[in-house]
Amino acid sequence: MPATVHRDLAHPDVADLALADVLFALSDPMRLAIVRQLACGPLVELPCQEVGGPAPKSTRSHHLKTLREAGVIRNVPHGRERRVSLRRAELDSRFPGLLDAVLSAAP
Amino acid sequence: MPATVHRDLAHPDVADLALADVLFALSDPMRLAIVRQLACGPLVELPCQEVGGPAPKSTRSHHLKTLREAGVIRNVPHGRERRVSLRRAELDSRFPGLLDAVLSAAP
DNA sequence: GGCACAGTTCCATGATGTTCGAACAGTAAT
DNA sequence: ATTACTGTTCGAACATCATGGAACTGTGCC
Repeated sequence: MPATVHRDLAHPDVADLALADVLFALSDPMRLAIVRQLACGPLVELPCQEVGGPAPKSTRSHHLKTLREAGVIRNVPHGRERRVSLRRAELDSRFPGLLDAVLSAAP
Repeated sequence: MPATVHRDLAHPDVADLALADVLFALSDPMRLAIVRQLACGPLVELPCQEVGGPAPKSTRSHHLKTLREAGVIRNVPHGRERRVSLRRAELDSRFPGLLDAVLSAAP
């Protein structure tokens, strides 16, 4: 598989999300920070560059991949960049209260 | 440090619990199964033998250690064995709704 | 005391995750 | 077309985790 930036990346269906995978995706400080950032208000869409703080882009991309494959975030092409957003409604329907509990936890 | 079975094992204080550590502890199928088992009713206390299904005791002990150090479970000496239980109230006070969300998730 | 039992710790092995530079591929501008 | 920009993928070094057998220790029973 070539390194195509703008291929439609695989996003798991809501019904296929595994709790353990979601919990693992959220169990990393940087990924947790990304999720919190995307949860700051409704419909937050950010380019990959602007999430996760200062880190090499390959590292950031790796964490975004982990979150995406667990079903936590969406990552869609948008012009020359990619926009990342929380799959909040879908996550809430599959694991009610989980995201709220994680987000409302004291840092 | 010798392998003393009945030393008082270290249990982190509630205020020191880290969300990422708790989420990681819960992100493993076997550990999740243990937590679910301990959550079947109030005040469930079980010997280590009886949690986590069929697995070598060293493997079971490893997972119990992970859960204990994250602050998810308690592990106290009791006669010749050890009793394991959920730190439910403490967990609820530190991360409200988290355990409920995890436990109510469809398997 | 001696023995069986429960469970932790040690150790080694393999699997998985993290990090980051380098190469690569769309996109959009000049 | 060439160039700059964004972000993914590859590859490799390193770290961490999972698994399970063996050794060991506290406890209770004989």
